[in-house]
Amino acid sequence: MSVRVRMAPSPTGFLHIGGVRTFLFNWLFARQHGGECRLRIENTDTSREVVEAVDQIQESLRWVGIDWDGPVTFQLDTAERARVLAEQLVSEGKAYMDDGAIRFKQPPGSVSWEDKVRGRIEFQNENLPDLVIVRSDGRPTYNFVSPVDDMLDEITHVIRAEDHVSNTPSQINILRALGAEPPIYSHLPNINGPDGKKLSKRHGAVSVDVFRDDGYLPAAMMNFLALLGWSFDDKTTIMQPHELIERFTLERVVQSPATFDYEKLDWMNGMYLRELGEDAYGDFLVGWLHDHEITWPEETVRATVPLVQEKIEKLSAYPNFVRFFFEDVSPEGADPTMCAAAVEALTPVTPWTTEAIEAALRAMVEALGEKPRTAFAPIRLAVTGSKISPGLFESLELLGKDESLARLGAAAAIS
RNA sequence: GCCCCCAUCGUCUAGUGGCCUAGGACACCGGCCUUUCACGCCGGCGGCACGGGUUCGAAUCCCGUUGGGGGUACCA
Repeated sequence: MSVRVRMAPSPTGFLHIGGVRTFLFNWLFARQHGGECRLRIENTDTSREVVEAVDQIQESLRWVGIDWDGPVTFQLDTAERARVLAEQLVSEGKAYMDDGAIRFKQPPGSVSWEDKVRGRIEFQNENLPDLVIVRSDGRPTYNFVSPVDDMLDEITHVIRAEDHVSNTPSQINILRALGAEPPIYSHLPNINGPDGKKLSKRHGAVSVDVFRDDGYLPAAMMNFLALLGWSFDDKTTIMQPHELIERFTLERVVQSPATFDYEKLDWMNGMYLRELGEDAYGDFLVGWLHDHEITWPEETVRATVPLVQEKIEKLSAYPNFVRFFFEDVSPEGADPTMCAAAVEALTPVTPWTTEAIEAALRAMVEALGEKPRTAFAPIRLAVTGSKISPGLFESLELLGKDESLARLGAAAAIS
């Protein structure tokens, strides 16, 4: 029997980063086994549905690089079928009416299953409530439709988050009552925020879209998420999507919860950003700027790539880092004497290349008996408006001779 | 309260009875490189929650304690 898994988000809001991790593990597992990965929207509770969420979820998944097989299905579409099955259970004495609702009657004894990540888990049925499987208004509930869908869709492996552990015994009992064989279950550890508490809105970035907005690369995102609760060995950290697919196993998923480490994500994104080719980096950058409605000329933007690629960890740092190429700066605070000397040293430079600029400036420093560090600081400040910038000589070249001399001249004029 | 799960450096993790004086990565600290920042390189700090067992031998197995998490809805 080939593998078939499902990603089952509820459309109550934007896709949560923890949810993506869960779906990623489903996807990696399916892709590795050459199986199917379905996308099923669990919208049984219509009252909580957010209309845009369905599109948003798909877009977020696609952005990270997770795809699915077949059409997107909706749990609600199986509602009628589920209701009929519930009535069947009533007629068989396996469920009963209660205040207009249908409750599942838990069988005697105990239930257990061999969880692929947590080992054997057992529940005493007497501790399980007779849960409502069809509401008094006729709508079946999640805990009924979900296993029914798994049965109808012939799902072989259910890979979901830890908070479903307590639903599993009931779902197994329901499946058995229906005469179906339960799938193989795997319960993934939860992801916590930096404070050790469950990841939530107040931790800032929890929606996939926020990371996209901040300028993270999908591959970096996927790599980072894969390492939250799973590892390949004791050394490997950076893994491209195809490597993750090759290497992923449920057996190597850990059982303890993980804390989302934003700093490590930043580091990893920097790694991926630096490995990009110049054109690819430019494409990514141009797209990101477009999404953020920053209309700087593309040619110049692409020309800045070699100057910034080693410097920033995520694209959201880009605008402020290179703003001086596109907008005027204030010459405040730059030592006028040094700027005047720079004007003098740079005026005869032809052609205006990084190498020639560096040579002229270094000769100036030597003639002045200054240290490069102290001499270049005011020049950098005058030209870029900041103490921190891309390489000075490259920046001067890109800025152009006229503009560079104008800025240095303006700084020199302040006394 | 009851049910279930979890417990290795600050964080992500390796470790499945001897290979562990517990390895790697992020962060942090120090140094090198250096025009700032960053990258890179070198070095350092830092952990098996606690208590009992089992065993010749325990981070690894068992029990208890403590701590954390999840569930306990006519939510998903």
